[in-house]
Amino acid sequence: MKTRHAVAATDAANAIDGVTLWRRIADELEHAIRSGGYPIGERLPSEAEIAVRFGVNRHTVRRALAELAARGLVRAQRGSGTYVEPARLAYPIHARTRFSEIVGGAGRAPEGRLIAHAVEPAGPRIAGRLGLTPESSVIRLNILRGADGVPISVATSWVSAQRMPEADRIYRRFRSMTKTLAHFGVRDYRRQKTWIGVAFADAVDAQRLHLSPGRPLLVVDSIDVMLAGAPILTTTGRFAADRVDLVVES
Amino acid sequence: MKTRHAVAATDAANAIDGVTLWRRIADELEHAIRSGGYPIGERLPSEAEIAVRFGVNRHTVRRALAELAARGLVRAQRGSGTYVEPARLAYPIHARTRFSEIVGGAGRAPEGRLIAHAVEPAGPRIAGRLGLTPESSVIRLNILRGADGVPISVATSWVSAQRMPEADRIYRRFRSMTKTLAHFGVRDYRRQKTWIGVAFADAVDAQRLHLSPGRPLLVVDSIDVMLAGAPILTTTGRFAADRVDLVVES
DNA sequence: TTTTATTTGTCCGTATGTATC
DNA sequence: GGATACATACGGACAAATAAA
Repeated sequence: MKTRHAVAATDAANAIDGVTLWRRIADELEHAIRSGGYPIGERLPSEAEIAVRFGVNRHTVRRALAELAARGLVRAQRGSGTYVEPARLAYPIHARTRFSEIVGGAGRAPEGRLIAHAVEPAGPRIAGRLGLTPESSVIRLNILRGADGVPISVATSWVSAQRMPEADRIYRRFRSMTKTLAHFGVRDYRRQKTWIGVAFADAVDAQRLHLSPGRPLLVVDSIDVMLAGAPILTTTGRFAADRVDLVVES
Repeated sequence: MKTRHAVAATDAANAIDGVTLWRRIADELEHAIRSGGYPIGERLPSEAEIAVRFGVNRHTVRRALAELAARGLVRAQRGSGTYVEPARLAYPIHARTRFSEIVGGAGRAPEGRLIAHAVEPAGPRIAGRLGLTPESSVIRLNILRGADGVPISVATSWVSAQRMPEADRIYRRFRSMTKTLAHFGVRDYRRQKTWIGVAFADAVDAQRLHLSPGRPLLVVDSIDVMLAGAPILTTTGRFAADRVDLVVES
């Protein structure tokens, strides 16, 4: 036992070129995947198998797979296996950003599903964005969006409850934000401002977006205004960074 | 021993509200940090201490700290300790995006340091962006940018070697891309297109940006054109996502 | 300058839970 | 239900970097 540990420790120290075991394994697996050894959607060998193949402990393989998952290359599914993830898709951000137009224009089928909604007080943050008082009522719409059946983003949108009563019912009917706004007489609107940051998927995000928890998300906060400049809609979107690139044209 | 393991396993199963031990510890630590228990720059207790405090194994604490590091809240420094990281800064992206103006406008001191440069063939990607032939020579400039001594991004820029001979020398003199372009007669230019994605810091990024490897980066690819529309500069920037938010105004 | 203690990083091993097929 | 596979947690040992003595 003592000697076994000593040998293991020496292995760790003698990492080739000063690169640790788990990192070398991660790199080898990445190369195997990128060179087409495991096509998109393919299941990798089990952790135990990989461990035997490289002659290491299963935990070392787990560390390597965690790295690949962190790079967005694979996705572990408990009880089933570890699968190769597909590549990304461009998502333009400009004055006329409309989800359905973007996805449709890329030749894919857009989907929008209202997964939750509520009437609530605006609060300081939302009120500031929509130009309301913090006490005024807003309708919150939680929308899951996808393309060709693959979830792309979870978005939380807020609109004035007074300006757009029962916006949830209307959205559920049209399944489009543009049409919902049009129903309330907003013939056109434009994106005024967008904030972009990075966050990581929690358990809820992961379940909804069909991601592993901890995967990176592009957090896109935005304000849309009517042509006259009055704010009409504000949204916080969480995009699966593995599946989209944002594109800004000036 | 047997019973100890059994107890541990039961703990895992009986995770309060179905939340695992390491996640609860991560949440508690996050709350402690956000509520000011550990100010920015402060060192957290050692892993061993935290383990004793929560009555868990050190590995469980490590899993929790890895989570906090992944959220950008702390940074581990081997041999020293785990430290609380500072918050983010806004970085606008628009037609007139200029690093020095942005940072200066925020009341902070901009820095730009040329850390490497080379003359190389454009290749298909860069040639496509700059409107050159793949065989033409370009000058690559690797620039580390920061504000008030804190590194913000590492950028790799390419310009035509024919249009801007010895651009590296000129940049090193002015320490500003705008002034370098002006030196070659480019009186004004604008951002044409920007792609935004997420990547993770490798060892080199980490060292240059003073980050932990694996931290998220906002990858910002861009093309700048002269007023007439001819491309003059293309750049791939890697921004420490923990330190910046990108802002797009339409 | 050298030594020593501290702290994080890597790796092995074991046991058990839990989801999936 | 059983077999398989990933997830969590425990324990131990040593390496490597840092900081203090």
